[in-house]
This record gives sequence, structure tokens and C-alpha cells, in this order.
Amino acid sequence: MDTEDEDLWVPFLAARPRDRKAERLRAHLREDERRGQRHPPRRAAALSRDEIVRTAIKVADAEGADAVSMRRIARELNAGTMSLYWHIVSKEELLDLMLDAVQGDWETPEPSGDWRRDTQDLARGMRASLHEHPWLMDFIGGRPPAGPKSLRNLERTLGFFDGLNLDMRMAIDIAATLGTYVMGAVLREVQEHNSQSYTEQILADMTEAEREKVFGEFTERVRATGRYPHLAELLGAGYDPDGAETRDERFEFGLDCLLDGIAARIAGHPPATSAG
Amino acid sequence: MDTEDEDLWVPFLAARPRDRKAERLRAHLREDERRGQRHPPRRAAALSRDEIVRTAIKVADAEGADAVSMRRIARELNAGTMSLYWHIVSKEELLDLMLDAVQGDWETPEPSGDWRRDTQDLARGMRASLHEHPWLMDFIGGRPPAGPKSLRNLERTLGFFDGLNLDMRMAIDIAATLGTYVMGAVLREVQEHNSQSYTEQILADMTEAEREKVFGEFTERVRATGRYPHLAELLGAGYDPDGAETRDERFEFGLDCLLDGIAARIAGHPPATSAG
DNA sequence: ATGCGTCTCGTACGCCGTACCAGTTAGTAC
DNA sequence: GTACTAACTGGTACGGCGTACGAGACGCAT
Repeated sequence: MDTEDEDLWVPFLAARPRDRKAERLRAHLREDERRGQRHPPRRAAALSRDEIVRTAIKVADAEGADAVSMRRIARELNAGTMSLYWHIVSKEELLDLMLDAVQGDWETPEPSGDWRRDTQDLARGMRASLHEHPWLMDFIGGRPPAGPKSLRNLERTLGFFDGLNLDMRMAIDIAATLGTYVMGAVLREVQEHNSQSYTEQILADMTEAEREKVFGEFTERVRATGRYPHLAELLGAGYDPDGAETRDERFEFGLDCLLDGIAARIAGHPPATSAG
Repeated sequence: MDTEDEDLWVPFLAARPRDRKAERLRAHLREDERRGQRHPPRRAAALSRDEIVRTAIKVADAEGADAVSMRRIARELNAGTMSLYWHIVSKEELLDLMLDAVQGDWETPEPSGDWRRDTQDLARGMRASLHEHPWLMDFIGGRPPAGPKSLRNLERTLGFFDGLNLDMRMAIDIAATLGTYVMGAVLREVQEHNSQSYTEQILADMTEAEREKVFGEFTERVRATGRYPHLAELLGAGYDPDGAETRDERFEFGLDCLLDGIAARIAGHPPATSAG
């Protein structure tokens, strides 16, 4: 059911200041086509917004956020670099589009009536999807969720609490808090994942003896200060905080804590009849 | 109590792969000075690591993450660009150092014995400190917390649960979950803050009538689809999700939910005696 | 005076985003 | 048919970036 025709970007939020000059020049992108359609396209376009965005995502998936450059994407499409700028106002806009496109992937399920199960599914879906595109975490800071896919997800999420007679404010707080937790968790997990990649790369060049030496020395230094008893215990126990299993369980742990707290607040809320 | 002499960077995590060649060349930064100190410095250094990091933070605070470039920081210090590279291996390392330096700011208080109050203080302190350096959210993805300040904060946090006889695993899960929540919350808040700045900038150029027209049209489009009842209600109510007061209350709401869930798990834990 | 580690920094290379604009294509108007 | 024009493509060039390289400047040890 791909009714993607509607491009409901929240006004202003989508356009960064430095884009605005260009935006005015390329008004055709938003205005012309929509209502007046004064002319049919005079020429079959070789490039398209969607194609560009998809290619950018493919590159980012394969080689990370740093690999996404206008020149690189143009090369990937066998096009001139500047051709992209007919379809996309700036790289900033491209990043916004990439972000919103990915959010389309974690389509939330229709509300089942069991809000706890629904929100759990949503959270797990978000997490899984974000892990497929870890480069997203490099962009997301300072990039407001203003696109149509984000709006749809917000709409669906609010729907989870329909039968509970929560006031709007509380529903939004809950939805925001859940999103917050998932974002934070994935942020941390991506951090840890990257560390591990680097670590493994370096460890591969070392002998077993060298590895133990480095870790041993570090542990010893921590212990020697006497000021890090908990860390020393941790290091001594050989606890691996970054195992995949540990990671999943920790995510569920935090999610359960959060949902317990939310459930208590929902239960304490005026049921049925009405609420200010 | 600035006992900053110890630079306990977690081995490997601190050094990104592409830094390693340079790292080997500039071994003096880590090795020489530490133990052998074969020579006293032959010359009074005009620059220092700390000074560079402080300047970078100052620039980032004033003008955002994008303004931090090696050339810019050198100019700020009246130094040649390449002079920085004697003290710092790469820009990547500089970012790591900036991140760890900021984490030194939110010094966690000594444990008071009331874990809930302590963790609340910690969370609020983290949040306040992160808001003072919103550029941090642009870097933090993919940058592991491996520096001495992060380690100290982890150590302190684990200390909050000392009297409760939690096993190490649970204590870490709790600490990680709290950090996760705060990071996620600040991430979202910084996003919203940035959106608002942009929005205000744009609104300033418009007349009141234009503003209402744009918002009205957007609201109408949302309503017209019929598929966004909750959003339509939201927009119709003129609810402002980004007010500062709303933001604070939402943070506390989520934090309370989380702490309630954690408290329940701590209460249900084997008290005293022992635990695996 | 010589040597040599410590530290500074000018030059240059290959990336980046994108402003500017000239060129190509294919419908429409005559 | 020819002329016109909107819809697109893409080459050139500019100023910025990170940083490799290596030539110096400085001051202690000899």
C-alpha cells in the first residue's frame, strides 16, 4: 500500500536556512508540479529524487556516512555531479530525505488493542531498522523529524493509546519517551558496535601475548589508582559488556523498566468517562 | 581536586584505525614522557593539548560543530595549522578529547546512600551539561566513551548501588539504561531546539498573515487526508510540543517512569546475604 | 661549536559542496 | 517546417577541508 504521493513535510522544519535561497530558485520542486501542472515534463528525466536518495542510502549502508558525497553518488548513477542539484536542493536536503526514507521502513503495525505489545513491537522494529542503517546516527543529531514518514509513525503510535482515554498531553509524553529510549539505546549500541569493529581490526594484528599484555597493563593501571574499585572488579571478572546477547537483553531490560513505569501511570489515570 | 594526571584511555577504543600510522610515528605523545622521561623538554612549548581542546570547545560552543576545523582553531591560537598535529594525532582524536573533556564537567556527586536521588541528580546533571554543548550530539554517534572522564563517571554511577547487593550485571544494566535514556532525551531535545532556531529565523521574515496561512494550509492538508486524526487534533489544539516547560516536564516524566521500573526490579532482588 | 631531540609551520595534494552557466532535448505555437 | 521555451544535464571553477611531507628554529648536552 504505497500511497507515498503525499509529501507532508512540516513547514519550515524541512528547510534549513542556507537552503532557502536555492529553494526559492527551484520552486518547481514543490510548487509547479503540484496544482497548476502548467506543463507536462518536456523531456523524460534520466534522474529522479527517489533514485538519488536510494543510491545514497545504498552507499551509506555499504561504506558508512563519510562515503556519501555528491560526487560519489553521481558517479554511482553515471551522471554529472551537478545534475543532482536539479532534483535536490542541497546535501542537507538529501540527508533529510535519507532519514525520512529509512523511517518509512519501520512501518508500525496497526494497533492491536494491547498497547504494551504494540509499543514493544514498535520499539523493537525501530531498533532493528536503525541497526540496518547505523550511519543514520551520524546524521540524526540536529535533524528534526519533520518528514511524512515520521508523521505517519507518530500518528500510528498515538493510536496505540486510543482506548485508554489518556489526554493528548500524556499520550505524547509517552510516545516521545519511548522514542527517546529507543534512540538512546541504538545510539549507545552503535557506539559499542563501532568500537568493537575497530578493536577487532587492531587485535587481528597482534599476537595473543600482546593482547593480554595490553589488557593486563590497563587493568593493572586501573587497579593501581585504588579509585576505581567497581571497574577493577569488572575488568577482573572478564565481563564482556558488548556481547550481542548482552546487548539484546539490556535493551529489553530498559524497555521493560520503562513500560512498567508507563503502565503504572496509565493505570492511575482517570478511566473512561472524560478527561480535561 | 584536579587529579587529571591519569589518562586512562581504554586501549584500542581511543585509537581509530586510520590514526594508527600517525600514532606510531608520534609515540612520544603517550610513551616517552610517561616513564622514561629521557629528556626534559628542550623548549617551552607554545601550544598544548589542553589548550587546543579548550579552544576547540570554545569555538564549537559559539558557532557549532561545523565551525571546528584545524585551520580555524590554529587561527584562534595564532599558530600554524600544522603545529596542532604535533600535539594531536588527527581531528578524530581532537573530537574524542573534546567529548571526554565535556564529560568531565558533569562530575557526578558522591553517593549519598539514596540511589534514586543520586541517579536523578546524575541524569539532570548530564542533561544540563549536554545542553551547554549541543554540538556534542553531532559527534557522539560512533564515538565510544573510552576516556578517563567517562570511566570515572561509570565508576561513580556503579557506586550508587553499593548497599543494595545487586550483582554486577544488574548494576551495569541499570547504569547503561539511565545513560541511554538521558542521551536519547538530549538527542531529541537538541533536535527540537535546532528546529526551533531555524523556524524562528524563517518566521522573523514573514508577516503574521503569511505565518497563519502556511500553518493553516499545512493543517488543512493533514486533515484533508483523513488518515491523521491524532495529528489533526494536535494541530487544531495549537499544542506546542517544544516549549521549554513542556520539555523539562517530559524529561522528568520519562525519568520517573524509568526509575519506577528500576525500583521495582531492585526491590525484587535478593537482599543482602549474597548474589552470584 | 656541534648535535640532536623538541616543536613550529609553509607548501601542496586530493577531497568536498556548490555557484554559475552553457548546452541538449522535446514538446508547443506558429 | 521553424522558432521558442521549459525541462533537464553537466563542465568549470572557487574556496574550504584534513593532512603528508619536510624544512627550519630553538635550546640543552656534549
